[in-house]
Amino acid sequence: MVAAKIRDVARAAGVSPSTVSRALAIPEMVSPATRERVRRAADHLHYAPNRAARGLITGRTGNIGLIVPDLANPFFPGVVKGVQAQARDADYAIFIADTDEDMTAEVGLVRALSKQVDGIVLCSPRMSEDDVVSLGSETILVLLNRRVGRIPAVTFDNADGMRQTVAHLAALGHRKVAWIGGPRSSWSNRERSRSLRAATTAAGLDLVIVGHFPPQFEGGVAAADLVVATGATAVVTYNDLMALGLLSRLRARGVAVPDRISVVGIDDIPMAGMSSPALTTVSLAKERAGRAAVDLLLDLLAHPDGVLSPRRDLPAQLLVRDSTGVAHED
Amino acid sequence: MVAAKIRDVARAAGVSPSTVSRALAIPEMVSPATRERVRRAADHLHYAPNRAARGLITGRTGNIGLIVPDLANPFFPGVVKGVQAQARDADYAIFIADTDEDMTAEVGLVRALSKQVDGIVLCSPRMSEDDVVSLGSETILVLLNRRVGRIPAVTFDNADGMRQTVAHLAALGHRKVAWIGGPRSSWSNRERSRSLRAATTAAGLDLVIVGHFPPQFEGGVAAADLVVATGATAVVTYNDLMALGLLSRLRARGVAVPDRISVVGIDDIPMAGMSSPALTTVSLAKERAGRAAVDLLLDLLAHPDGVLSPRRDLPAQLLVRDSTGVAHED
DNA sequence: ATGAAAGCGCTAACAG
DNA sequence: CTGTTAGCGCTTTCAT
Repeated sequence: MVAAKIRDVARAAGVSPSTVSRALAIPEMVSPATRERVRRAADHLHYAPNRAARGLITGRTGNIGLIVPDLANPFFPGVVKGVQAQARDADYAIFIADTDEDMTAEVGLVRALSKQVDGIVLCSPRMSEDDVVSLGSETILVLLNRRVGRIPAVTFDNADGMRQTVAHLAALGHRKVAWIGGPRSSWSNRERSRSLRAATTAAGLDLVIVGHFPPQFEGGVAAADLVVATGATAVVTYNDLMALGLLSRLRARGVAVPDRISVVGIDDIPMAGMSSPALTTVSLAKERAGRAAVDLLLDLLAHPDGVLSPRRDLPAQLLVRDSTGVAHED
Repeated sequence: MVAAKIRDVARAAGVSPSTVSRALAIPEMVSPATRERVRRAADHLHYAPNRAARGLITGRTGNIGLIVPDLANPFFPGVVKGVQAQARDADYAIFIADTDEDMTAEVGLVRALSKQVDGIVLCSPRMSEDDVVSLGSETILVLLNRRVGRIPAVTFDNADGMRQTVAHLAALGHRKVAWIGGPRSSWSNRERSRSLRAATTAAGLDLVIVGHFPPQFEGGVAAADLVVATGATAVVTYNDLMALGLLSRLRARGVAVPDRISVVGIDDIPMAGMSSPALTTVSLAKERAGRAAVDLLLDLLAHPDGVLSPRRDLPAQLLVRDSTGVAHED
């Protein structure tokens, strides 16, 4: 039994295809009686319009593209879930592409994808600004966790997160804070380290930058010994994965957390609550961000010349757990 | 500048649209000279065929659907990456849907998706067999990590994994092994516990089933105290997430791993290598599985009446790490 | 309020 | 080897 087409419904309801189309899409343009008849025939035949055919004429695909650098990074599943949920509610399907941090192919991939979707949620911390801008001019684009020019974007309030973090650490008596940076080229890394600097300065704390490391568990491991050497009593890392690596290496070295050093991560990935000590972290509203990005995109699609550069800045909330404690004088 | 259409290319190359179509799709059917001319015109105009339009006539969308229960489960990103990589190579795009373990909507979701794709890779450990079968009759389907009837499937060699595990534990002197089960309704849970039973029996070890727990970190935490009470010196868990939860709770209780109890997980998720002690686990070829699933799907599409029920069983390889050690006599 | 006709962009017969 | 014709399934003028 092959799928029913609009003609079949039309025949079954005794009307023309155009009427079926209208009855389903613009019900108020058709008399209640026929509307009912069509409706009944349609779902009797399990009719669902062929989206490709519709797209051909409307120019809309009903699809949204989502580009993420690495699905294995536990930060992204939350975002993806948000995107999916919201897209599904609006009856959009999502095309996903994991670029695998492969920057070379990324632009081409987005271009290819862009022909099959109405808009793209782009999460690419390291694509060059020029590339982002040029994509932005060809495609309806919403940036996630990054801002470039006036392109619509959803971001997190890093400044507030860092302010909360510093307030917390200062209240615990810490005077010297170390920062373990992520990739130099990452937008959010720049944001976060800048925000942390501002916050520590404002609070009169010392800040020591330990350097740039891969945004992975291993990056945190690699940074640990350097952190200890700085004499800082508190550390903030670019993300949770690194914080977990740091925790691991500190334990291996016998450096007690939080007794000797307090550790704060960013992201609030699921594992953060499961480590021991449980990781204090700046929790980002990942799912909300995904939903917000889709909302933005749909707005953009609905109002092609609406407000320029809509932006959403989502909350960052410090989640205090066992990895931070009162600073000890030595 | 709007995207070039086949007519534009035809005009630029001084040929008819059909010739362009052929030159690009079936080059050997067109004279080398025109072929070249068309090619040049095409990429001069950055021409790319509209896939929706093509699909309308060929009946192929060039898309593959991928259904996973929960992207946040670290097992899946590996699979997704494999699927993506292989799909991309074959110039297929992938539609992904995270069902969020929502079994009620799942079937409907798959049905909806199936109209926009040529085939579906379905990873749904708990959908009822009846539902799977009925989907299988409507859609080209490849099951991942599960077998139902004669539907094409990619699975892991659980039996071999459990055999290796038991051999390892027996060699370390363990005599009594505990099993922490996952969801009762999950296909792979049944497989794994059955395989473990067979392997322990064959090796003359005692097996004690601790029960069924959520396939999460929390499930492992919940099972820990029960495990200790059994007096088993080794534990195998349904998956790594549970093993990590178990490890965490055992440490909290002061039960040394691997000195008092050896722990073995299954999956080899990234965090497994990062815990301390590092988790011994049965590593599954996740990415290969994703690729194999796509291969199978493409085969099925190419040979609609090829071999019935092609199956792939991928290797499961025990990865010995610090969480297993010599059994101590008490 | 409804139907007829045209056409979205492409490919697949069918001629030549 | 190449062009002409027809039509995939749908929406949207344009009539009525």
